[in-house]
Formats: sequence, structure tokens, C-alpha cells
Amino acid sequence: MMVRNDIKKEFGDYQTPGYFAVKVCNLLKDKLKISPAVVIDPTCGVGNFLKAALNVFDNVKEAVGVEINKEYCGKCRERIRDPRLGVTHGNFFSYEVTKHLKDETLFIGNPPWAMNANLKFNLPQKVNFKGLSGTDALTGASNFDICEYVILKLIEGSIGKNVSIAMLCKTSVARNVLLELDRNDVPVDLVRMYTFDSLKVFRINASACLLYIKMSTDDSKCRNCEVYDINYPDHVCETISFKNGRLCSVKEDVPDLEGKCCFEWRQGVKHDCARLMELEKTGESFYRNKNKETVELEDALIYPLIKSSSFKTPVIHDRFKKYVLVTQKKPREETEYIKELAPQTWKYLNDRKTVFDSRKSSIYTGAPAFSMFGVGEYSFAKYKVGVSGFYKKPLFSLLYSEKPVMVDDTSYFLPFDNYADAYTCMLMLNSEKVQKFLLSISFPDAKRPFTKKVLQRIDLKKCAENISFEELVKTEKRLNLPCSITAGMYDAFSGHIWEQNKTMLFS
DNA sequence: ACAAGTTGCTGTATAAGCGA
DNA sequence: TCGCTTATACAGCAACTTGT
Repeated sequence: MMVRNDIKKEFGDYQTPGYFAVKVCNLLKDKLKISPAVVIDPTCGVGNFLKAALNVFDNVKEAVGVEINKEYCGKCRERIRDPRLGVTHGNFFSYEVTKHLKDETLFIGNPPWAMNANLKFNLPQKVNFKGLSGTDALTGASNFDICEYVILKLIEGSIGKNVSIAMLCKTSVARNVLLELDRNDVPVDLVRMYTFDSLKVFRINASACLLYIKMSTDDSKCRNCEVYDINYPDHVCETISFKNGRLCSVKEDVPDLEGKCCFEWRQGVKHDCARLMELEKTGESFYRNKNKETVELEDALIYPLIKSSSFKTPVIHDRFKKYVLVTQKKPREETEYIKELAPQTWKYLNDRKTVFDSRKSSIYTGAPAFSMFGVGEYSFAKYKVGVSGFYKKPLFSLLYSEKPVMVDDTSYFLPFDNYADAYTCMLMLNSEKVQKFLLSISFPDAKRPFTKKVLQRIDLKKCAENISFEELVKTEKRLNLPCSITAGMYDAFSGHIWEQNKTMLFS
């Protein structure tokens, strides 16, 4: 059964308020100097954008609306009694909207801001349109926003034509579109983002913008996108460059630390069963789970856990509040061994097996009972330098204790086998230069500004070359840490990075 | 058969800020 | 200090379109 709210989500049924549609059209006319002959809204709803466009622009000869909801089609025709308007009842995914292209054309609209993973039937045929490979194509990276799909389709159909595209979307979608423009080498004259407050306009909590793309009729390839606040359209807030498969904010004096990290950043452990796997210690070998059951368990599989919210100090090595059960040393490992090694833990797990078996994530299908993900040799490293993916400004923390410290799946870390390297790396990542660089390649309005992809872009070799020992001393002071970094530690770490970098290049 | 994790949730809770 | 708006910091799980 679908409740009304689900249907609203499924079809992205969030009508653009009339005043806002007018505001957008005026902006396009006054600031971007467009004067379309044809206006097309591929997901027009009750037609607020079409109505605004017909009123605001002076030379519109034809307006085309496509809408999946029949009732809205009727409403749209009723509300806009204009001979230039044609409304089609249809689905964007099957309707060839580009057949209406002629002269100067404007695509305008507000496509559904929903992820295809969350949709049930109102979605395009699933093809690997971004050309992802291997696990990426089948897991997280392949999830995408319907709005993104709509915009990319419009771009594809407009290459080389006198077309402007102006769409409301999440800023995360707009950034993905920039990456696709780069990846497909699409000629464009101008790309801009005008951010607006989607809480005010749509009563939803997402960072959003009007994405404007002017397709190029020659071969000019603009690869910078200026970002404005829609309320202050004369003031550039920032400029995002999209080149070589990467986004970064164009800022003054950002140190160039861009490259490929010679170590692999890892996401924390995943179990999709926090109720049973996350424990609080209540006494010697007694633990309480999130179902408030107190159980006696062996220490064998229990590790201290640092969650995103715990990354508040640069060194974390005691006073752990949470613990986590880690059932495997690597993915797909058999879990039967637990019966011998830790019988009480085995019983605890088996008594609650149905909970584990009803986990829906596809990564567990066909895997041994109580399987986890994001486990490997790296999970058991004695020292880690971790960071929360959620923070706007990253704080890197050194993690260690008697047993390896685990981090949850909203955090990322680098594994180390010795304290000195881990400590030095922590200081280096917290140094002003790395922080500045990271802020230039991350976007604070993202739900998760720091991801594996972003972190992997920190070239540690460049860091070692550009960040002096003195700067680490300064960082140590700024973090209120007792003075313990030595030139020896710094040199040793730089050396290790150098070697690792060579290994990476030859592998 | 199997490689070997990422990302979003048109989020939510709470703190902080502000005017009266 | 109330009561509202706005900013910030976070929960944890389900979904995920392949290529050899």
C-alpha cells in the first residue's frame, strides 16, 4: 500500500510556487539575458513555470509542458489559457521532449528530487549510463537522483543547439551534472548555480539551487561554474571548477595538495544491526545492547567503537563508551569459528539470528550468518587516523587502545602499524594547509561533506613536501596537545610516504 | 562465482540566536 | 525569559543499473 506521502515522493510532487517561478524567469531574463522562442517544462505539474515564462519572456511562440499526472495536465490547461501552450499527458522517461527544439529554446522546470533507489515504479529503465565499472556499478556509486537523470537527458539532447537549461535541483545534483559535463566533454558557454532556501520555498530540508546551463553552438567549453545566492544575483559567492573528473572551489592561496593518496582511506565497519552489535559495557564482561538486554560475552570479538559523533579530540585512546561486535576478519569469512572461540557470543548471535537474517542489504545475500562489511586487515590495524564524514570542518583523530579501535560506517580512516607514523599523519592532516585544501574540495552543504572520494584526493607526498616540521609543531600547539612531535618522526613518516608512493605507482 | 562499500534520507533533534 | 526561527550536528540502515 502506498500512502499519500509516498506517492508525493514517488512523483516528486512538489509544485514550484508561482512567485518563485516568476522570480526565476525574471532572473533568466534580466541577468542571463535570455529570450526564448520555445519554452519546455518536461515535468510541468500544474504549470507554474510555464505560466511565469509566458508572462515574463517577450518572444515566446510556443510553450510545451509534459506531465505524468492527468489531473495536473487538466489544471495546467485550465490555469493557463494561452494558444501558445500545449500540454502533453506523458512520462518524461518515454516522451521525446527534444523534438520541440527550435530556435532559441529554454528548458525550465523542477524535476523530482528523489533517488532512484527509493522509487518503485516512476523511474527510468536502469542502465549503467555513467559507465561505472565493477562493484561501483552495482553499489552506492550507481544510485542517482531522478532530477539528475532528467537534466542529463536534456543536455544530451541539446548538444550543439541554441538551448538554455534552467532547472531547480539539489546542489549535490548540480555538482554531479558538472562532473558529467566534464566527463562527456560537452560544449557549454556558461554554467551557473543560484542557491535558494528550499526550506522556505518547498518546506524541505536540502541545499538546493537553480542550475543554469547555456549549451554552446560552437565548441566553447566553459569549465567553471559561478555560484550565486538567488537573492543577490550580482555577487559571486564562489567559483567551482570542473576539470579532469574533479570538482574544486577556485579560491585564492589554496595549497596544491591534489593527487592520489598513496594509502587507501577506508570506511568504518558496517553491520546494519546496531541494535545487537553495538554494546555498552556495564561490568567485567557484561554488556548492554540497544534492546536494553544485558548479556555476558567473551572479549574475543569485542572492540572499542568510535562513532561519527565522537570525533571531538585529536587523540582518542581511552574512556570508550561504546563497543562493537566484529564477527569477521574479512568479508565472506565463515563465522562458524565463533562457536569454539567464544561460545557465549555464538549463543548471543544465534538466539537473535532472525534479526540478522532479515537485514535487507544485498551485500549479505548468500553470505555466512552474522556477516559484516567493511572489514579487512585494515580494520584491525593497531593505530588509525580517523575522521567523521559528517563534520563541516574535518578533525582528524588518532585512535588506538589495547585492542584495535573500530569506527562506524559514517567515518573514514587510514590504518597504521606504528604510533609515530599515525601521530605524525594526524598532525599533518590537521595542519592549516591540508584543512584549507580540504575545504576547497568539499562542499559543506552536502549531507556528508567528507567521503572516501574526497579524502583519497589528499596527496600525502605533496603534503610532506609542502608542510614543514615547524608547521606540525604549530598544529600540535593549536590542538592543545603536549609537545611530542620530533624531527625524527617527521622524517621517518616522509620516508614511508615516499616508499609507499613508489609502490603505488608501480602497482 | 565473485569481486569487496558508498551514499542518501526532498531527515531529525537539539542548540543557538534573536526579538520582544 | 519566552517563543519563535535558524544553524548545526548528527542516526543508522536500505538501496544500489557490472564485468570477467
